Amino acid sequence: MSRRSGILEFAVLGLLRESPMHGYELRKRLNTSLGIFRAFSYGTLYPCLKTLVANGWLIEEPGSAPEDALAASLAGRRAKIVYRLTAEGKEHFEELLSHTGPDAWEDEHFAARFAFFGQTEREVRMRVLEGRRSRLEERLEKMRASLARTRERLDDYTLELQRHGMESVEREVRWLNELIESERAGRDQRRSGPGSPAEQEGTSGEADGLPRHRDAASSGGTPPGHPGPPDPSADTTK
Amino acid sequence: MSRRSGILEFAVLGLLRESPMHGYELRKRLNTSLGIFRAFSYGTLYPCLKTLVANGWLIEEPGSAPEDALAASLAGRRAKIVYRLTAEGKEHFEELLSHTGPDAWEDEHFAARFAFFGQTEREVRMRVLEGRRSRLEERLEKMRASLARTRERLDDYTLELQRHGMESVEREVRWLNELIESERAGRDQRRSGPGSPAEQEGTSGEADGLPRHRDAASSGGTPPGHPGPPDPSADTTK
DNA sequence: GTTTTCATGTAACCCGTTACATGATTCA
DNA sequence: TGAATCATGTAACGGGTTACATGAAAAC
Repeated sequence: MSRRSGILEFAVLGLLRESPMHGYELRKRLNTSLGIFRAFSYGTLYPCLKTLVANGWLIEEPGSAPEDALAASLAGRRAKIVYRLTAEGKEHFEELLSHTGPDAWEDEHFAARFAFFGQTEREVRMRVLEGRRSRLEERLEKMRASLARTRERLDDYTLELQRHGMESVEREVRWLNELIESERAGRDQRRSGPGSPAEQEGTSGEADGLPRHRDAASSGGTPPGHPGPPDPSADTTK
Repeated sequence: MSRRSGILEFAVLGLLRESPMHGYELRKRLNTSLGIFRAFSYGTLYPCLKTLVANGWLIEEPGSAPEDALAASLAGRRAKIVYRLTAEGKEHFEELLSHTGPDAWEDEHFAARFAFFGQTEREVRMRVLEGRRSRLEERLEKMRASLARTRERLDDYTLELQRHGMESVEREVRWLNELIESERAGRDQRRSGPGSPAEQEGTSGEADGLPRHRDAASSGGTPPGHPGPPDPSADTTK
């Protein structure tokens, strides 16, 4: 349950909502723009697209055959297939966007949800952020308890590992706190009455109330060469 | 490749090196002491134990039948099975401990390796830490590049997600730096000549040179109740 | 005395990757 | 013209979880 493939469907719909694309590019975007998800393989992506089409959420369109559009229409030429979101697809995606069930704040789900916050209503954003936070606090509580129980029996390295793990979670909680605060501030600023219209900011919209951080590309370039051994396993695609 | 189950085998051998245990307890330790790995199910653990036995690395011993040891020996009574590391098993584990191949610094592998640093030679520890660090720096480089390429096209939330992701990695790099520094300092302190004997500190040993952090259980107890919705999916076991 | 927790196991299933097959387009 | 990249697909395989079956010990 809580199928990982659900995340894929969601992300695909979300990306296609912005603009039609073919599978190959879709996959790239899945890794870069939404850098979070570790790459899905084509063996997963294409079948997924198929089912989305079968559900009527996407339609396949003949891709731009840039060189000779004529030849393309002749023999069973395999051309680019561009996927476009249908009206039902859009509707479905919007529904997914509004869900706030418990899985919305599981690690990978959460990242996917967050990536599309720009198209999510503020109220939903709040619920997801708060859900995630309480999920993490729960986890922290467990870690603390378990640590308290076993502390003396653990050697220094295990302890250090534990410590670092907890600190990571604490850090994410603080991050969420900032985000939640900003969301709240954003709402307060606008004094939105009960009937205020849902936001309508396109892709380029200024999502309100994000905490202003020092520039996204923080610390400077790589300080040249640690002696660390090179890692040949760089390429994901090949 | 880089099978996740390899991690299991490694961790099992490592835990059993400290003391014999039965499967059930083993699994608990896998989640708590080495809190890192997300739980393996019994469906994975028991078969794994079987193969380890088949390899001659473990032997099954009749568990302590505390109440009536007599009855146990009678009818095919299914008793606790305690697994104990054999000499070959120990040897094998020690060999695994000394490996420093590229997979030693993949996320989950690394955590497992680190968890047993107390039994790892300092030189190997260094190589693993440095390998991990360069792996992460590589990753950072990619993230920076991809971010630079797509920056303007991304909305604020996606950007924020990216930023937070990068910061997490940067944070781990800093952590590794501290650890490496400590390891180095530890070695320097001891002025170990070329022929210095391998360390021989038991489970309780003071692993040298860990950076001293404010107490492991950082920040205070849970500030009572955020309004966040409760999450019924707490229990892993059931 | 019945519910929980401890304890061991297996088989079916789900899901994603790997590896392969195929072909178009671009670049050297 | 041949290599690299773009592009779409599928079948087999691997590996881990879920769900189930079974039963002892402890707690209530």
